Amino acid sequence: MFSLSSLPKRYDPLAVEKKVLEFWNTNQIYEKTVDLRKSGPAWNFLEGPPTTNGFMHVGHARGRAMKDAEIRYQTMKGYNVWRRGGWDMQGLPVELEVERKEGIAEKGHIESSMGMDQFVQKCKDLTDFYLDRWVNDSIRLGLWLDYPNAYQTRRDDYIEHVWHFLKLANEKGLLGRGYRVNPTCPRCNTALSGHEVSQGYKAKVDPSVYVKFKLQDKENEYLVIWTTTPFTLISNEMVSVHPKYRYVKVKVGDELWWLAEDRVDIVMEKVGVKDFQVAENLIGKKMLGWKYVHPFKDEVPWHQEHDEEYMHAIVTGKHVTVDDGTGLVHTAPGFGPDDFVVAREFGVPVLAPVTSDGKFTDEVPMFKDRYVFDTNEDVPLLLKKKGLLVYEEQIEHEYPHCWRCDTPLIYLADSTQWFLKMTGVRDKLVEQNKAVDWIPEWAGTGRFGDWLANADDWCISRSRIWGSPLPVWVCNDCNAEVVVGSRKELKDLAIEFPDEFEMHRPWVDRVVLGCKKCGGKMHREPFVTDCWLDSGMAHTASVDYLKDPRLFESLFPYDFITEAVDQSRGWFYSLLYTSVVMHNKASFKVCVSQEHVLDDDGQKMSKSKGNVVWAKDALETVGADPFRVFVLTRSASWSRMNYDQKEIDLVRRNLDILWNVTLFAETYMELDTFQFDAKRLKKNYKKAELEDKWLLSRVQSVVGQFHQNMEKHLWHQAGRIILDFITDDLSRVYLPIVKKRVWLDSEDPKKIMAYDVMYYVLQTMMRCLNVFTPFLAEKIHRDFLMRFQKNLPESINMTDLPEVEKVFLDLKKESAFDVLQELRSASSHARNKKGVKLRHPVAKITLIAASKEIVESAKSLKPLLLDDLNTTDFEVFETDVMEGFVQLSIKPDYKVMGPKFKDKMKDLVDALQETDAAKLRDDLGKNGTAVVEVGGQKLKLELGDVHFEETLPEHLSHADSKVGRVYVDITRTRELEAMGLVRDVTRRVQVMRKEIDLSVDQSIDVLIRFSESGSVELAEMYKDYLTTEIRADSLELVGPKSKPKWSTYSYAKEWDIDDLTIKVGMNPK
RNA sequence: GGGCCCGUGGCAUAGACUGGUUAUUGCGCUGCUCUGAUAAGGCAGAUGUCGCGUGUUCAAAUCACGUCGGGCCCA
Repeated sequence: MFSLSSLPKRYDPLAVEKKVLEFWNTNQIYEKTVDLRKSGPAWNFLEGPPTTNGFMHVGHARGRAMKDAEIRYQTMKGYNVWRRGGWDMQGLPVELEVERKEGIAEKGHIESSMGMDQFVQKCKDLTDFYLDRWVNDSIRLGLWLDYPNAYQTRRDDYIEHVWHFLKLANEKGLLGRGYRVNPTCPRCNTALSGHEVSQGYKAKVDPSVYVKFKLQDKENEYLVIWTTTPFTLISNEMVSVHPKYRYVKVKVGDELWWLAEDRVDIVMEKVGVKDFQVAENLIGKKMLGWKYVHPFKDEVPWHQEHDEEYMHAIVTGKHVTVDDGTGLVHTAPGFGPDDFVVAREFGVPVLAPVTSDGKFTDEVPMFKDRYVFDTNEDVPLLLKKKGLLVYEEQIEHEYPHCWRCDTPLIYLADSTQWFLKMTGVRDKLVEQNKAVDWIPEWAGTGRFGDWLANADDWCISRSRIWGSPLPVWVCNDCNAEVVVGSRKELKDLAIEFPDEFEMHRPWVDRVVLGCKKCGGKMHREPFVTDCWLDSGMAHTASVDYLKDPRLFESLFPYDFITEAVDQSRGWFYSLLYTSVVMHNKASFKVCVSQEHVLDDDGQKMSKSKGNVVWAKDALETVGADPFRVFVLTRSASWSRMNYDQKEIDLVRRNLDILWNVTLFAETYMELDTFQFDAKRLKKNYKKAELEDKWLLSRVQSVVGQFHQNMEKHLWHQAGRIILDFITDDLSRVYLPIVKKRVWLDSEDPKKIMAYDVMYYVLQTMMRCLNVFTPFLAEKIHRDFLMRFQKNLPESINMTDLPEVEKVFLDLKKESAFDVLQELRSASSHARNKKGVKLRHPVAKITLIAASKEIVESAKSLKPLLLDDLNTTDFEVFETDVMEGFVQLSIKPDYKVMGPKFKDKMKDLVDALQETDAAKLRDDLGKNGTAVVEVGGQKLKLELGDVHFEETLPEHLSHADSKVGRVYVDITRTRELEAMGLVRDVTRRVQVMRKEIDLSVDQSIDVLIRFSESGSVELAEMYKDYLTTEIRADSLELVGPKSKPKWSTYSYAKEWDIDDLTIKVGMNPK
């Protein structure tokens, strides 16, 4: 435990965080906060389980910072927050990494090289390794989840819920076999996932063939199609055209050929036909249903056996392009995903006469057992014999290859896959999705909702090893199927059960069931399930529903989830599907969608580019708090963000300012052994200074806005509001004003009030800020807040979030201070123009206010203004008071005039430039209207159509502001000169005090020699002031002739003040 | 190929749903200035065809359509 001590001079996030982590750990602070809120109302978070392969990168960390912000917020609002962690531990990426590490080149080799049980053990070891890192990084980030009880999708208890669900889905008729076209490696004999395919694109030389299909019932009329995989022509079933493109019939010799209008010239040139005429031209959709004769009808019995409406016919599809080929697309549903979709749409059965090792089956007698790519040469030859080959060439193109063994892939329909169907649940999914509060709204209604309404059946089977086993057993004899819903059920049905058992391959494969129908033996379908199904069951499986549903019932549906956009089709969908099927309800009430974190260049982070920033590195470089503030406030959760450390350094400055503000307060509170007293603050509120009341009110407004934004999960807004308040209102406005008050005598109520206000404000802000910077907040709670107030809880996380205290609200004062800000800027500007330093007082500042309210505000600020603007007098006037000696100019109000004058505006504005402004204002003032002539036309202006601006004589310096025009009277008097000089001198002495590291209340003896004797006289005028300001016990001011013994001073230094030179000597007492 | 999001000075951003006077803020640059919390702050100046094009309108960063570029998801 770190002790109550004063803060270091510099904010060092890494040091602070290390200490705070230690403190949390040794004092079990997390556990205490959970205990503290046990009796509070429930608020339930469902953790989307990170995949435990690979390390956490800054994108993950951003999402996790969001989770923590939300959870901390709800906790400090008094909710009993459910926040069990979770890990998604199965799936292909884990297998792939193990294969890589173990040097397994083909999936088929897993068995032979180490055995499946060894392989599974390696998968477990690998996920254990990553899980450890993820937990460490999460803790380092400050994410307070329940890690010891985190759910793991690989555990038998968890997998059992997946089985339970699949059995239920089967009973509802939602589980079934179906087709799926997979990219398949014939050598590895396995289907590949999309991201495996994308790793293996490379150049391949293939035949490029143009083939004619004879139209049925027409003489010499043909469709011309193109393909680079001739072997798939055997399995051709349809020809696709684009419904909206135009197609033409061209006469070539005696024949009529159909192809896309846009491709005619290119194809004809290639084929070498110079002489052709266009005989007909029509739009694609008109060709729908035209029948043709399959080129291999005689050789393939299947083509003789089928004649469905769209079999061997033209169909329409939007996947058709005219970028290459003929615009008529050869469609073989067994060999292409698009083709497959078209087949389903038009009700055409699928012919897939190729085995997963790439050989033709006996459905194609002429090629039986031949490797498909080997027939690529035979097919064109056969076509040539039939007179159907139009043209053949070789081309090189990008073609997917197996990333493991380099074999070209085949897209292959596989009829053995298992699906969860959409039929019958789609409407319910759409309806339940509408009940979810999506942030931003369009993420749920647009992106997700549209997709949901059109989603295909969900293929859940994977030909892999490390996953939840598909709980389907099939009878060897009668093909009866049984879907097993639990381990107990499995044991009851088993006739062979291994001694060693877990719900993973290979153990589960060894279970043999007895067939109830025929008494035969049943073996398991060798699939595992899609790991999205695992994580999708989290709503139920994470709380072990099957063992005891009570906990589940108290949590469901969960209040809140948040993940990145790519989870729309992943986790968001699988959560929704499984919970609607199982519980008739969406499992989450609120879903915040996050965008991704890109690199500093706006490029996607990827291992291959080497631009990934790992969370661990980021946290150890910049610190968790600056990191969190950056990722939480930089952009809205749904906006993508570039990760740039330079930008984090900028955000971090805000935290430096907060640290310095606290340091300031600490310095003086400590000197005066201050103790905060909330009752005293309230009691003395009425007597408080303007700036106190203003700041106290600002705090209320800020707290109000903070809550409003947090309730809407707009963390970026909430965070910016707090930080802006700290840097702008507290540090830049309030602190400079109260600085003088901290120098007052120790018991002065004005000083006590300033302390009470500062303490109150810091305490309030730190509690809000804890959501974003839990380490810094804890540090300041313990090392500052706890020192100046007794009986605080040991952790800021055990305090409640502040609510708006209406007694302190004073909106009038808040808007009055906006005027102060404007006056500061404008008078600085006006001074700057004439080169008058801020340190030098001016005779008078005048505001010509833009409105009555501003006059009121400015007047109410007057006690503050003289000091703040460093002026001896301040006046405020309303516009019309200055009438006699102003120059007027006319400013049209476009917003008001635009709708009235419309297209005459331009001329009217021009005309107004020429108009006598004073007269116009008089007219408007008297009659409420005035007439302006524009191009011979008389236009009627009304009061409010135009505004007037005024200028004062040049001897004053002026500047414009939002509240009106500000004039600074820069007339120099002897008094003003003197004061200016003394302040210049004060400033130098203060710098010297600091240079020799004197404590603020250390007294000194001082001698100052001026290079001008006149300056001595001036300085004498304010000697008392100077003495107090520099904490001098004795002060001697001497002229140029004096020759002090500088060696008797412990510190002496010469300064230039414009043309004057002074030398200061000082001795600490 | 389809869907969704984004494009604003050298860099990073606000504003867009609800059109309106001089487009916000930060970094960086230049000059001035302030400071016994501050490695911070203030004032001013230079830097912009608000990706491009067309349309709607008296008026477009904002609305519509198209297009180019980036990102994500799906095929």
